[in-house]
Amino acid sequence: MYTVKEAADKMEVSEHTLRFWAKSGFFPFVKRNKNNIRIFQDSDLEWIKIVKCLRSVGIDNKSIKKYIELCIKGDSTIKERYDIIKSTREQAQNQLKELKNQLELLDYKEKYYRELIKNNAKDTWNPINKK
Amino acid sequence: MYTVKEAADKMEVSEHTLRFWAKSGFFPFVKRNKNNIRIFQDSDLEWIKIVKCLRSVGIDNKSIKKYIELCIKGDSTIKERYDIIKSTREQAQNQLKELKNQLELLDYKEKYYRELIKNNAKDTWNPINKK
DNA sequence: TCTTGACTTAGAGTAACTATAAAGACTTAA
DNA sequence: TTAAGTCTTTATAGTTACTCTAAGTCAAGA
Repeated sequence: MYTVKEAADKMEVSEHTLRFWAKSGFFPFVKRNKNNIRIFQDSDLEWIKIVKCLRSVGIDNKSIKKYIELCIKGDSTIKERYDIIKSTREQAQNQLKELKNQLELLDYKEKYYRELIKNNAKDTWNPINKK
Repeated sequence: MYTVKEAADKMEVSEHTLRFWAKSGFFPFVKRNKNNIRIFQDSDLEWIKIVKCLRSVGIDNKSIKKYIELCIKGDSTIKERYDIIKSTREQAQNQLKELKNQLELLDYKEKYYRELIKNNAKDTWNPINKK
């Protein structure tokens, strides 16, 4: 049983973001107490985890909303949900590949700068110096 | 020698984004011809590559601008640039780790749905069904 | 010459936060 | 018991980084 703030802390999202997600209709199953306060349960935290996951791989909020609506609709939508997760997973794998490429470039640049410093050399790589 | 459109196509960013970046001061070294048309050279494409890289690991535009200004300032800023690249690289490594975690969750969910479909079973994982 | 098409800029629109502000309920110290 | 403080709520404004639209310039082809 967690308030928005507690759930936000536990799941490592900002309170603002969690409220924003709530307003966006991502947690229609979260109950409120007599004072209108949202009370997240452990099973709700699992759902926050999924939303975090989908957002982190670039799924937009409209699509996340759609996915949660499929969940609510029940077991008849399992195939459709499977397809969404499958393509999301493929998308995430591409991102992983891309991120590895970018990391290589950063590795290269870091080594390059380190050598420059070590040898007290000029930066011939700088586009400014190329002219 | 490329126009904005050609450079955008070659570097796989949108023309809009490239113009936006140009307006943001990311390419102060790009020359224009007599008709005021931006002409990117091969060395400029390298720079687009760096900007793409920094953006893709979440560096904000203000910081990218700052980095490019350090480049323009010349060799006296090499140490500072090294520090930026180093911390960016560390940041990217954390993202890689995080992305791998998220990919695991997606793997798990995909398998879960696949089993559900195979066995024609009920979705007990769905937060809706948990109540 | 006319018009087509690629370029330019300014500025509006959008997504997803992110921050602020105002209102209401509970807690506790004076 | 009342005032202060802390929590929550909502609505709404602001921010970032695009993304798109519109209006203008200019050179080359029909």
